[in-house]
Amino acid sequence: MENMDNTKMKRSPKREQIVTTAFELFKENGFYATGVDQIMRTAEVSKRTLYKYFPSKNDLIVAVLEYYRKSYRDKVNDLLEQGQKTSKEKILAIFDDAMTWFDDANFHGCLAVNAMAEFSGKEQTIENSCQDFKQWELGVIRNLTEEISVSDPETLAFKLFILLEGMSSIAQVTKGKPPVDMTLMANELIESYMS
Amino acid sequence: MENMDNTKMKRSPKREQIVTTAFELFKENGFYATGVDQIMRTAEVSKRTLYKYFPSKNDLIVAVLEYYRKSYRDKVNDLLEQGQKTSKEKILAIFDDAMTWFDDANFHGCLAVNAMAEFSGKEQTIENSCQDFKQWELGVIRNLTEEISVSDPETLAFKLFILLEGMSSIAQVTKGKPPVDMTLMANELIESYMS
DNA sequence: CTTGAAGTATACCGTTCAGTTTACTTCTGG
DNA sequence: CCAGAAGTAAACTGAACGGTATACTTCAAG
Repeated sequence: MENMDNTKMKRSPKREQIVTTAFELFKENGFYATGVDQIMRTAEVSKRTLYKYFPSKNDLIVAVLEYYRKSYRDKVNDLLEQGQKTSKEKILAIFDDAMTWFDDANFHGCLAVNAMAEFSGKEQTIENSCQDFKQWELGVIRNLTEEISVSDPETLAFKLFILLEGMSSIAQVTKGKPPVDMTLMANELIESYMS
Repeated sequence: MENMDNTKMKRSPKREQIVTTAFELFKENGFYATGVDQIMRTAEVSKRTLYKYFPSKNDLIVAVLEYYRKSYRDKVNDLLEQGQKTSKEKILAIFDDAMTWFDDANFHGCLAVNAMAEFSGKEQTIENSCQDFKQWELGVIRNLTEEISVSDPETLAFKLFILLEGMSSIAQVTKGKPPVDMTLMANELIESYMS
């Protein structure tokens, strides 16, 4: 075990099982409310194994946040590669996908935002993970607005980002369909900058 | 005590002390992470007294959420009454106030959103409190957009609401000044509907 | 064939959790 | 003056918490 390099360690099936299980439980019930025992029972893994891969619960949380970012990154990459889309269409595809996500009855908000609500000012490593995630999210949008010939791609990207975050937050609290079409709003926003 | 009517019970100074203290602690450290013992010690109140006013921690949380709503309601009412403002100026005043709030180094996001992150799908009473808060927030904005002669006050109100929630969520995670002026954005949004 | 890592099962550690109970004080209104 | 409500202090309960320790099995590689 001690001889095992990080690559092997990170790709262990048990480790992945723990991370994906913890991800589901954290998403559904929150971080503090989810105990290590519950994770270990649900993942069908002994406590010893869990603590071999993750020396503390915080380490596991950071790993879950990392997994969350990678998952969403892969999903977005798939989305952007499907068909031949213009940059504008790519942005709209992201918003369309988010809309169906928000509409899911099992939607519990962005995990990074939820983690921030529980650990802000307490665990620097977790804070950093959350901020990295949001920075990356904004970066994806900004890269795309910069590909469109637009007066101020930076500001447009941030407005789109606000739209995404705002709808996510609203969807989390109110549940049920919002009275506006987010993708349509994104489209209007982009076109107002294209003129 | 048993003879005491609800009015007296609710206005007890000890009760208020507990609620305001719990509010600060919940805001700063989250709900699960804040123990009853910590609240009781910080509020300088015995455990017995705390449990007289609030039979369970959940009851206290609901009371704190109620207090949060009332506080913000009073603040907004003050804001709207100061000076003679047009309806548009009133909306902008709300956004301006929110901007300074987000900019506070001690900003921890909307308590209702944070509560939802921890109790969604677990405590119906808490969920209801959060949803009531957001419904009221949207209602305030909608009442004001309806006073402006505008093509679609409902949609405008919701877009302003998205802007507010989005900026709040972003401010909570990223900390530090955003690269856009929220009040200016609100103004642009309103004017685009006034034509 | 044996060594060593990966894994399980389970008991255990001290602490903290929400909540209860007992015994006491302090103050106020009839 | 005394009944009763409001309060404190502190011990206590049982469960859950994060985390450790012990003893065992399984299995692949040298």
